[in-house]
Parts: sequence; C-alpha cells; structure tokens
Amino acid sequence: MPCNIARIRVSGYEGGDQGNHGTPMQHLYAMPGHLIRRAHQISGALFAEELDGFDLTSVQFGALYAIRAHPGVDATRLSSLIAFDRSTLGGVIERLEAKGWIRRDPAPGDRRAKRLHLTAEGEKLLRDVEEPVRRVQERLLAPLPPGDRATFLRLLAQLTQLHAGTPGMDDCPE
Amino acid sequence: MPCNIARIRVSGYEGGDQGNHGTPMQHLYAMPGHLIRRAHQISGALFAEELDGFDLTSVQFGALYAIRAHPGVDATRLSSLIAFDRSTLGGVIERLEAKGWIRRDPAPGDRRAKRLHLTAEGEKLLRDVEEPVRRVQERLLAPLPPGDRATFLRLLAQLTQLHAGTPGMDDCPE
DNA sequence: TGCTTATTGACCGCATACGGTCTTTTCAAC
DNA sequence: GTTGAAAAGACCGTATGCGGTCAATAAGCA
Repeated sequence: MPCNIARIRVSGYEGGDQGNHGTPMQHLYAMPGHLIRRAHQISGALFAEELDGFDLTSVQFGALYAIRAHPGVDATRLSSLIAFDRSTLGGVIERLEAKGWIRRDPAPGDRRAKRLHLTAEGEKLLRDVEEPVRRVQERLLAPLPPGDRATFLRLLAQLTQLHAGTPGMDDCPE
Repeated sequence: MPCNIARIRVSGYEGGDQGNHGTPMQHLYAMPGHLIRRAHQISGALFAEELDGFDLTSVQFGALYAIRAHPGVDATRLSSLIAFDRSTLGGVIERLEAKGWIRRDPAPGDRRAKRLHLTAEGEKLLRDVEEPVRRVQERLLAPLPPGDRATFLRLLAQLTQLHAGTPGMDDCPE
C-alpha cells in the first residue's frame, strides 16, 4: 500500500497564536522556501507511489537517466550534469552498481577516473519505468489548471537556471 | 565564505547521446520533478548562505517558527502543521533542545505527550534571523521578472495545497 | 470495569544531502 | 625533469526524509 504521505497529514492553518512576537513576519506557508520544500516532498511521494516495486528512487532514476544520455561519463561530470552533490552521488552510484544497473569501467588513459555505463538490465529498467515516471510528472502538475501548467514550468525552469549565475552562488572558482 | 553551491556546478546540457534509446522520453531538465528538486536545493543553499553563523538549518527554522506560532504543541501535531515526517521531527526537536532554543515540558493530563515551547534564547534567535530569512525568500524569487513572482507563488501554493486531497495521497486512515 | 483500539514518543534502518579531508594521479609551468 | 596546482574518487560526520516497529498511555466501548 504505497502511501508515504500517510505520515504527513498537513493540518490546515488556523492561525495559531500568530500574535505578539515583535515584527509580524511573513507567514511560513507563504514563504517560497516552505512551498518548494513541500512540492519536493510531494514529488518524492508521487514517485515512490508510481514506482512501487521497482526498488528505484527518484534520485537513482535521475542518475540512470543521465548515464544513458551520456554513456561513459565519470562521476564528477555526472554530478555536475544532474546537479547532485559529488559526495551524495558516490553512494547513489554504489547502489546502482550493486543492483546491477550500471558498470564502472576504468577510463583508458586516466587511472583516476571510472567511466559509467548502463548494463542491459539498466537499459531494460529505464524502459520499464518510463511510463510510471511520465505519470509522476503528469500527476505533479495535475492540480494546476491546464493553462497554467506551462507557465509554472517555465517560471520554475527560469528560476533554477538563472540562479546558477546569481552573485553569491557563483563566487567560486570556475 | 559560504558558497555551498560550489560543489554543484551545473553543466549546461549539450544534448549528450540523447539518441536511440527506444521511446524519446521527456528530457530530464524539462521534468517538473527535477526542476522542483533543483529549486529545493537552491533554496537550501541560499538559506545556508544567508544564515551562515547562526547554526540553524531551514528545517530547524521552520520548526522553531511553528512552535512560536503554536506554543505548547506536541511533536505529532507540529509535524502535521509544518509537514515534517514524524520521525524526522524527532531529531530536529532533539537538536533544537540541545541548543537551548526550545523546552519539552510534560503535558498536564497526558503522560505520553510533551509540549513544546520556545526558550528566551529561542525567541531571541528567531528575532535575529528574521531579516536573513526574509532575504532568502527575496533572493529565491529574484531571478523571476517582478510581475511573475506572485504568479509563481500562487501556482506553487495551489499545487501543494491541492495535492493534499489527491486520490492516492489520501487513501490513508484519517 | 475490562478489553480493544488509538495516540504519542522513542527507536532502527536506509537513502539522500552536503561540507570537509585524504590519496592517487594528471598536467602544466618552470 | 621535477614540482606544484588541479582533478578524481574514497571516506567521514552531521542533518534530513521516510518507512517500520515497539512500549507506554489514553480513550472508546461492551
């Protein structure tokens, strides 16, 4: 019974004692940060529900998907492609390899790097989960009026893309 | 030098070997799930950057903020108010208490529950971080054209709220 | 009143997420 | 040609995130 939202029954907000705490700060429910966290949470829940039985997380799917599109990438470049922390990706790759979905071959000409490839099982898995994953994306946007879905996606893409160049996010050596 | 995006240098997508993998599935970068994950990641990075030195995570802030608005809540109700998993919240509360920002008092009339309250230090902390937190929310939306920010927020709020009642998300005992 | 069920908090286990360090290896500059 | 910076992978430590179980307690019901 996939229902991992079960434990997250969000109570409607009835105001609480919002009163005298000095400055009347913005409400939590109106903060973009909180809303984005919720959306991320819902996204994960929908993924887990649609992909029940595949033993595949959304993070693992993203990695597999990118490896298929970039056969032979090394872990560092992959982490940059899909915006995973390098340390995090290490564990993800380890689990993907343990499940037999990817191979890690030594890179010819560079004894540091290991090149990532899908196995036949990995290819099959990606084909099998294609439909469920598509449903996740559909259901995620389903609550929005059809006419607003493209707008939402456009703004979301704009927000994430433009933050890559925000001062303060970029004061790191290229 | 807070720059926790440093390790997440997202490479522009140049197409890779997107070619013959059977069905031409949607691109990862166009999937709402991926974009929401990125937005969440950016949100966390901005929070960490603006709140550098406060030893406070965005999750901990959310909990503190909600406890201030609902003095005396128990952990279970709090988790429902801010949509944290009950297990996760346990650790968060533990850390907040260890840092002296909240108290856990036994609930009169119920020997199971413990009621949560801010300490004076917790109150002060919340006042001190108010401005940085406000900046996080501003910077998060800054890449969007001013006229689109309200639209984005509205759609995001609509998406998260309406998902609470989605069939499949709700097939759990009330 | 006694039994069944629900609620609360405390754990455990696994999977991210991210900052930091270390070793090995490469490469470029001197 | 050696040396120092840069790159790649392997770890470690802490904080979430979430599913599951368990014991103590409370509440509803026969």
